[in-house]
Amino acid sequence: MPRSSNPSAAKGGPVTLTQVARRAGVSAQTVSNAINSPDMLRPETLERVRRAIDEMGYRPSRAAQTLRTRSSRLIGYGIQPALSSSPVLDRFLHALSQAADEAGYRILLFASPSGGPALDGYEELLGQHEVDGFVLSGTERGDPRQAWLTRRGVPFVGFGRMWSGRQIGDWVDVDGASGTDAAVEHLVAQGHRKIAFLGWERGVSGAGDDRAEGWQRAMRRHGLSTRGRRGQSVNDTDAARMAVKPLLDGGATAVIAASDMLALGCYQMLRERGALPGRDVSVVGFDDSPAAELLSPTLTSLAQPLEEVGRECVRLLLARIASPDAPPERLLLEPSLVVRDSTAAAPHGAAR
Amino acid sequence: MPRSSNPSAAKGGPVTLTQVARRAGVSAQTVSNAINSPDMLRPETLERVRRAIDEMGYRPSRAAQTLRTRSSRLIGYGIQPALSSSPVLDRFLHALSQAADEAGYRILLFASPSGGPALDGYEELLGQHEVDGFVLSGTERGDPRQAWLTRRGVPFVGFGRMWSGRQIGDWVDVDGASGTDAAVEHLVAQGHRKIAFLGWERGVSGAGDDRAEGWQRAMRRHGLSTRGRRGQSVNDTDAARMAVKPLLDGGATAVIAASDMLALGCYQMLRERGALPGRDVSVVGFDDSPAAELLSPTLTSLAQPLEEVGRECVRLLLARIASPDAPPERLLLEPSLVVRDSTAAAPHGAAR
DNA sequence: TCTCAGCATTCGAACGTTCCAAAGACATTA
DNA sequence: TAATGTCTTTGGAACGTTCGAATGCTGAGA
Repeated sequence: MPRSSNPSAAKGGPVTLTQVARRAGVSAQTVSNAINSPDMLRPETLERVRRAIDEMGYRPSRAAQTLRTRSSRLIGYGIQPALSSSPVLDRFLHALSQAADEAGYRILLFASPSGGPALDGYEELLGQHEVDGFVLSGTERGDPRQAWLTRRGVPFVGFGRMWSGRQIGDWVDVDGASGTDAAVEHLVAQGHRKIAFLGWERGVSGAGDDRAEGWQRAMRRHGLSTRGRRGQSVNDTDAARMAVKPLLDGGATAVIAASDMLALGCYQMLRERGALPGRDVSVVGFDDSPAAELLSPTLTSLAQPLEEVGRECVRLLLARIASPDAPPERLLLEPSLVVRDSTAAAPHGAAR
Repeated sequence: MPRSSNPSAAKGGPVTLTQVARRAGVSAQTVSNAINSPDMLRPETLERVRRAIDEMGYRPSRAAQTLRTRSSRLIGYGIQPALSSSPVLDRFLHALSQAADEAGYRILLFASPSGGPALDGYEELLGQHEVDGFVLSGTERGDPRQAWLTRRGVPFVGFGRMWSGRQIGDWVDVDGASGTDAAVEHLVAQGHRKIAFLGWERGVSGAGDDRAEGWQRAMRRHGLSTRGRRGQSVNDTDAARMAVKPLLDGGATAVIAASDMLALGCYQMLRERGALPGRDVSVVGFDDSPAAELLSPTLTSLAQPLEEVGRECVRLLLARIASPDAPPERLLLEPSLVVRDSTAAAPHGAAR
């Protein structure tokens, strides 16, 4: 298959280092230096070279740079099959991309074929130092990718700690427990005492257990009972609707949900009973998905600091690339409580 | 900054073509041919080379290939600031990535800095044939990127037609009108006649007007009046709630919404009136977002064929790269109606 | 026997950059 | 004057691949 024609500015193909050098009356190496270590040049020469670069619209060829330096300045990101499709992922991806950009790196997508991450693909992707490192997300349980990357000596950073087994490598994660803890604080300050938690089934999701844990410890700290106040459901509004019923029957005046989706189920059950979120029962979600702001009443939710996560992932990865043998670094970032209309003072009679 | 150490299999750096050649007892060129045009080799030689490749775990260096062939086999994708954050985007991205993968291409993310797409970035990105082409999405109104790419002779394909001005370049889009038309057909078949449409304000979104248009033409075809049956709202459940009120007051037995978010607003208003979606009033959404399946009752919605869109984007782009001067190709794909519990036969008294 | 064609393979160069070692310019010192 | 050192610039090679042309080999036709 014939492939040609890559007009860059006008004609004759892309401008090269050598052409710029000729124009500026210096050697190619000097032009290279002008770009990579400007203080090596005499100011006068530097100026001349810079002008030539501008005039000719020169941009270095990434391919040649990669070939020579053995660094592609590319970061691989294993995009998941849209199964979990949390509203979090695309915001994270944007943040990640932006952070990488600022460091002069780019994100190379890598779709694991649906049906679990197949390693053959990674094999191929990394075949010949195509990316400098990897960002993994959604590394819930004994992810084979981590071990594989470690074995190959490929730098990587995970978004999400591993919940079981030995921790390997660097990661950045959001402290879910701290988030639900803060939610309890917020509710207690408004006079709530019977605060329920609506989460996923125990042991299914590390992040889910973590969020439950924060609620529990905060309740204990305030001397509040958690007995009969923990509901379990799959991530489905309908299941959540049913799961929240006994909690309300038990007199809960506030519900902290492990996701906005669960909170939505909670809304539905409240509506059915003619109760209004916020006024009658306070509700807190998790993730601050776009829907949170659009529901009525608007939903108080815990926002993950995705921009920061993205930035830190890039920072840790670059640090790892720079010094492969440094001790692993792990970061736990705080979610922030975005207070909206679904939380308010406890109804008067209920405080006790 | 010193950068080194890229252990591939074991030690001594990546395996090269030349090393494989030595092992197989042939020239480097022959190994290259074994990979790129196998039928040029004598079967016996081919076998020998292949074995050597496998044994040594050889993978060609993309950088060197790119440098030599002037093709990076990379496709740029301009990821949007998470403003609109339609639930569609990350599914599309996954489909796109997968389709590219199958064609031996990869997706390179490019985050436009928040606050509109800045072209300087593209300038830099394309600086030296870093990507072979571009996929643009969300090209609503006179997007400067299109003109820019055209001027530079960079192949690109849009996901989404341009709604105003002259059409340029290739694009793939989903036929929203056809979708809402099909929704009307579905509802009419179930005995509905007073079918309302809940959309965005006129002229704000091309896609929105398109969806309204399909409803209108199908209604006309069936001799049904659209007068007073069109509601307008911003994309917010609360606004949608209010906008759907007059439609229901007008006796509508079914509502087609321009997005699942609007449909959700519709659900809320129905609940407030003690009506049940599906049983009392049928509701159809658009986008088949994850939430559609999780609502209760589950929401009938129009699913965009994102996998197909992704595949076609890649196909069109590769065709454009292969022959830059071929006439532009444009594709309109049909959304499919996913029927769930929110649509059912019209209540008895209401028909007519 | 020689030529010619067809096939399989090889040789040398090139893609555009950066690394390394060395050379040139100039001032300082002995 | 020559030796020394510092600062700036240069030449040659190399990164790993593919292109284009050339080579050697085989058998058919004259």
